[in-house]
Amino acid sequence: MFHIIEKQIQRIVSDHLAARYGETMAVAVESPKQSSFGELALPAAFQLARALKKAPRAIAQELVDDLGALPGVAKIEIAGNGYLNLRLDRGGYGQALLAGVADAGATGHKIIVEHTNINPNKAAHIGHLRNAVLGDTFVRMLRASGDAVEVQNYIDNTGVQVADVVAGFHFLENKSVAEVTALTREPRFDYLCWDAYARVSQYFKEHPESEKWRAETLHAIEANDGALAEMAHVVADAIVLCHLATMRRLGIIYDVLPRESEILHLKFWATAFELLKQREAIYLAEEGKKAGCWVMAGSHFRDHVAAEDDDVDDSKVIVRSNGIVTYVGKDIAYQLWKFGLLGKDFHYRPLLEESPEHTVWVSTDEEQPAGAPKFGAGYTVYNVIDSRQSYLQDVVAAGLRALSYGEQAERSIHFSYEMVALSPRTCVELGIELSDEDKKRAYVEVSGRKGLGVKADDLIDKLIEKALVEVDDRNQDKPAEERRRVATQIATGALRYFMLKFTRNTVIAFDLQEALAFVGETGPYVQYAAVRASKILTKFEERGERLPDFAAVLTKEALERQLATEDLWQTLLLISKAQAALAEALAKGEPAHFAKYAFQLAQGFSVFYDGYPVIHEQDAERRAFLLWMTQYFSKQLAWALGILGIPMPEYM
RNA sequence: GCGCCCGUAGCUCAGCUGGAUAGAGCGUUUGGCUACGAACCAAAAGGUCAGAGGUUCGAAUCCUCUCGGGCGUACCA
Repeated sequence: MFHIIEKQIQRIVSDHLAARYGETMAVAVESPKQSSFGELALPAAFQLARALKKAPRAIAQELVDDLGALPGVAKIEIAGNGYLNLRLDRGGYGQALLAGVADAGATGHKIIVEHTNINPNKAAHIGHLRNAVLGDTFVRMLRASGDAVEVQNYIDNTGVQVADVVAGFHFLENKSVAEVTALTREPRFDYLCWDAYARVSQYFKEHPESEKWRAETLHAIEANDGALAEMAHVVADAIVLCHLATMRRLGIIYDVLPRESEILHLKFWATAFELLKQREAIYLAEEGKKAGCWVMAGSHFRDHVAAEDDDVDDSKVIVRSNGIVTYVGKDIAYQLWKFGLLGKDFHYRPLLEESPEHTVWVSTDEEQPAGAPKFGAGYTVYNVIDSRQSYLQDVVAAGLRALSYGEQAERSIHFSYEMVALSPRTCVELGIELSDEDKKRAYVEVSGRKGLGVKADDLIDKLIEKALVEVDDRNQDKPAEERRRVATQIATGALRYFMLKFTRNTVIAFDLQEALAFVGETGPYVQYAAVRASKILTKFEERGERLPDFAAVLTKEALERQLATEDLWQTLLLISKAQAALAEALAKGEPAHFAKYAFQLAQGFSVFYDGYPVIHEQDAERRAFLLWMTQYFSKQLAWALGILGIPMPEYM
C-alpha cells in the first residue's frame, strides 16, 4: 500500500517538474529522518537548486504553492533548508488498507535462477547452504512479486572433483562398481565420500605422479565408457540425492537438474565448440605453456590487458591439451541453452516427486515419452555463484558476446556472494587443528580437499537438538513427535535467517554460537512474533467471541480517532510497507534487506504486543481496531516468513 | 604486478540513486512476568565511519592517494 502512494507521488512530482521547469529527473522519495516529520520526504528542492540557481527553500515554497493537493496526502510542510515533508491522510490510508488495495509488477519474462550447483562428490557444507538459501529466497522474492521463475540446479557430474573420488575408490582403494554401489545404499554416503575425497586429495598431494589417475578417469567419463564412467554415474547420482535431501530439510526444491554429462553426450559442447571456432572466439595455442590448448584471449573478458612486454599469458584455457574440455567450456554451452540459443534441448525424466504438485526433473541423453515441461529459454538468467568465480562468469559472458549475443550477455547476471569461512573459535570447538598462522586470522577458509568444514546436515541436526531443548522446556503437554517437528521448524528458521542476515558481499565468518542463537535478530524471533499474533486470534475465538466486521465498525472517522495515537499509526505504517520492502530488496538484489524488514516487522509486533492487551481492551472501537491490527500483523508476518522460506510453527 | 571486495560502537553487522541528530543485534548495567506465552519489552552507557586530500549547499556514501585485510589472476571449479 505504501508502495503505491510512494510511486504515485513520485510520478506526480516528476511530471510537475518537467512541465513547470523543464527538468526531467528521478524524483527521490525518502523517509524522513524522524517519524515526527511525517511519512514522506522530498528533497526535490535541493535537486533543483543548482539548475535553477535559486535557494532551495524558495523553490520548496514554490513547489508547495504549485503542487496543490496530492492524493492521500493531508499536509505538506517545508522543513530544514528545503525539504518537503508530507503527512498522509491517516483515516483514508487505513480505509484503503481495510479494502485490501494491492499492487503488482511482474515483468512477464521468464527468469531462470541457477543455484546450489554443488559438486556431487561429497556432503554439502555451510558454504553450499549460503548459496542455496540465498538462491531459494531470491526465487521466492521474485515469485512473490509475480515473476515466472524456473529453478535450475546444475550437476557437474563429469568434473575433476567427481573424478577424484572415483579415482580414489578405483585406484587407491581397489573398489569395484558393485562395491561402490553397495556403499551408496548405506546411510550418509555423502559423508563417506567427504572423507574419501579428503583421502585421495591428500594422496595426490603426496604422490603427484598418481595424478595420471585423474586424467584417465576424466577421459573415461567424457567417453562415457567402462567401469570408471559407470562408477562416476553411481557416485554422482547418489550424492545428488543426498544433496536434494539436505536442501529439502530447509524447504529448498528445484524444477530441473541439467547435468553436465548431457552437455557432453547430447553434443551441446560440440555444438558450442564449433560456433566458438567459427566466430574465432577461441584459437588453438601453438606455443608456450598452453600449446595444444584451445584458449580464449584475455582481451575478451578483461578490462585491463597485460602490457606487451609483459610475458604474462592471461588467456583462458577452454579445451585442455589432452582434448578434455574445461568446466568453463561446458558452462558456455549451458548458458547458451539457458537462453534458448543453442538449437538443442535435453531429454528429461522425472527424478522425484517433492509433493503431489511438484516433480523435479533431471536431464538425460535418452529419448523420453512426452510430458516434461518446457525448460530453458529464459529472458534473464541469474547464476548464484560465489564471488571467487567471477572470473569464470566473465569468461562465460565473453563467450556469449563473442558469438554476438551481447544482449544475453547483459542479462546473464552473476548473483555473487562472498564465501562462508570459519571463525577460529568455532574451529577450536569442532576440534579442527589450526596452524599458528591460521590462529591469527579473522577467519579460516573451508576446504573440501582437506575435509575442513562444517557439514550442512550436522549443523541442521545440532540446531534441531538445541531447539528441541527449548521446545520441550515450554511445551511438556504436547506429543513428542509434534515437538520435534516444531523444533525442526525453528531450526530451519534460525539457519535460513542466519544465512540471510548478511549482505551478499560480506564474508561470513561462521560462528557456531551465533548460528545457534534463537534470541535477538534471528529467525526464531520473527517466528515467535508470528506465533504470538495468531495466538491472540485463536484465544479470542476460544473465548466464544467472533471477529467484528472490520469494514463496518472501522469507519473513516473511527480510524482517524484510533490512528491519532502516534505509535499505532507508526505501527500500521510499518506493516503496510511490506510490498515496498520487497520491491526495494529486489531492486537491490539483496535478500538481506527483506530479511531485515521481516525482523523489523516482528519487532513492531513485539512492541505492540507488549503495549496493547488486545483481548482485554474495554473500549469496543479500540478493541476492534486492535484486533484488526493483530490480524493484519499476522497476515503480513506469515507472508514475510513465506518469502524467507521460514516455516511458521503452531507454537514455540 | 594486475583486477575485484572489505575497513562503521567492546563483538557481529546494516546504512537506499550523496541529504536532516550515523542505526540494529549481541555483550555490559538497570528495570519489567497474578493481563493475549518473558524465545519478549523498556532504559542507560558505548562512534575521529582506517587515515589524508578533493568535489559539493551537504560526504560513512562520489574521486585521488596512503595504510591494513581478503579473494581472484589453474590445462580445479
